[in-house]
Amino acid sequence: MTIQEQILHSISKAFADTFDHQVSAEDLALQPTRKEFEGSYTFVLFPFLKFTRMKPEESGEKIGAYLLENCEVVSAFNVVKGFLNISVNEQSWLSVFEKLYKNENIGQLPAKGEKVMVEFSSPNTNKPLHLGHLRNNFLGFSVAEILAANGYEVVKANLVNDRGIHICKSMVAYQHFGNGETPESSGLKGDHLAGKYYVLFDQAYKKEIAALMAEGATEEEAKKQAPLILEAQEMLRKWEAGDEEVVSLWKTMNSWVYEGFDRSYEKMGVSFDQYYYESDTYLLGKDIVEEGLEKKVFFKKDNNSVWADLTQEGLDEKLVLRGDGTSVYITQDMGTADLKYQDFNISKSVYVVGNEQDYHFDVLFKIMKKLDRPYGDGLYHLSYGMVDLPTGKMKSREGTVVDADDLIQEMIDTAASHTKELGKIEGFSQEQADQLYEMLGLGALKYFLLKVDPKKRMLFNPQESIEFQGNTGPFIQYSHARISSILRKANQIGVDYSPAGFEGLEHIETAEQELIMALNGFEKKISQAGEELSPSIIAQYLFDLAKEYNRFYAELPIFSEGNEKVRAFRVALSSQVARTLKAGMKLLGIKVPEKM
RNA sequence: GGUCCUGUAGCUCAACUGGAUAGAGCAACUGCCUUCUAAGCAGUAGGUUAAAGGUUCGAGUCCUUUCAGGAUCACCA
Repeated sequence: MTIQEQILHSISKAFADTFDHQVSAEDLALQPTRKEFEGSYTFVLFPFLKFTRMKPEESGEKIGAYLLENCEVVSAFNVVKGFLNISVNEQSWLSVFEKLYKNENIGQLPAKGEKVMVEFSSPNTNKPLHLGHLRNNFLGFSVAEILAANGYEVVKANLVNDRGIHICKSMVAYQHFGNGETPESSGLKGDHLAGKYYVLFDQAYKKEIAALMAEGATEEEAKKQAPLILEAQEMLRKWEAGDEEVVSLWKTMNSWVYEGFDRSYEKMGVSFDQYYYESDTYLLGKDIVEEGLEKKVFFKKDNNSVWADLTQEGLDEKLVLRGDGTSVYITQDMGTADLKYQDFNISKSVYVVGNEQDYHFDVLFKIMKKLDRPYGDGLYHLSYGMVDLPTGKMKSREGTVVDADDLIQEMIDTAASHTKELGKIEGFSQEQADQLYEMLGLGALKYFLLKVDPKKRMLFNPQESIEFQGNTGPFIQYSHARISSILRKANQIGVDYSPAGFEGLEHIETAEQELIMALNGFEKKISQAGEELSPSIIAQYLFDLAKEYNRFYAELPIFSEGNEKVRAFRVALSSQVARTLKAGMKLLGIKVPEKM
């Protein structure tokens, strides 16, 4: 039983014994005592006054006295208004620490025996990744790590949008303007090469529109009649018909793009267990339309188009198959949902997709539930807000995007110059230094994007946004490096900081007790982050822990401490903080250095 | 217009899911390196939680309305 559970059980008994009121410990809750008051945990009395039939102060005194008498972990209490503040004795904190310290699998909750899929990244193959994709990728990767820590077996999936009109646009432009250019001949990364032609297409297309409008066409007409768009549409038809020349170009250009993506993913530190390609899945789902018709979940209109009626669920009617029998986006998504289930027998499925598709997923999930899919209740759209620039929204076609590769390199460069400025790389080989810069630059970037609640949109100012001080990745990395340095010294001078080294310790300081409390909260934060699919909970926790540690570090001596047990304990405490920081940062996909 | 999301210090974000005097970081100002890494620590200042009502012992949190920003509502993907 944890300390909190012990206290709650005693409170439950106190209600029964002194007030003749039955309330189970599970229905009671403690909160951490605010800093300005004495105590570790606080019990709020207000909700129970109707049972105690006493003033809050008196009720608190009664319960407090009972705890002092009957609960061995409680050492003192005080009552302020309706709040019962409870102090826990030092030995109990020490045993909490020892238990944490002996746990080899820090931050790993017991296996749940369930599989969950996290789909993220899901890029289009007509252009390189940008800042928005970074938020998506970091979120998805982190959520997968968090779910794994919660005991799920996790499958990370990438559903690549490798077909469609947008890819044809890049291909058409390449045919016109490419002159046989390749990544090798141009020195461009494959995805950037494809993106170049996507932009070229848009520019040429716009010229055609302008020309047609000068001849008297309306904008709408011009957009439909421009030769380039007709060409792209024709190419899409040929692709679907399996035209050899088109398919060959498509394969070539996509292979360039994949090569480019692989390099980006590697740099970003993300990876996948399963790739799905829309060119394989875009025809799926038609059988589900049939099934839905039979089950009367869908209905047919006069022109043969098939619809889902979701008006009962507060949504509209939604088209699931065109009158000519061809698919729409959601047809394919229904099919893919089944495919994922067949492939992995997953009980949960998380889609990391931007909030512009909230409605789409609302509809999709409601349909799958109406179709009685066994995984229906486990479908979850992890919707995240867009990343805006000071200049407004990013638009790939117009080239007003922050490119992912560029941004990462910029971060690493900034980390390098900052580190050199601080003169912190004495004794580093060039390779070690480069590794450190990468760790810090990526750490800063990932932390910046993950510390915010996913559903909030965020502003990214390239000049100002990423800091290395305060609530940042490097601050936490720094805290870890600091502790590593202490551990190196402890090992060097032979401090025994195993549990035996501080056995029988009699007293701990407030700063130490608070650190133990913070360490003790890690698992709860992991399960909370898992339930809410929110890495920001972990980020916030790590910052608080690092901050708490740095306070301890400044206040209390370690190696100049005369008492051997106290010294061993402080090293052990430091070591446990380092392990926790490292494990927590791993959940964010961020590495921590031994030195910086 | 319908639906959904967001609104907290100058800026970026918290607030343990309804609890105490709303907390951190950045920016500003003051201190602290001869001692374990100053990418740190301590402190000062900064607030009508967009606005107004309501619910109750108690509201940033729940309800209603209004305002502001964003997204979405195609036989597009």
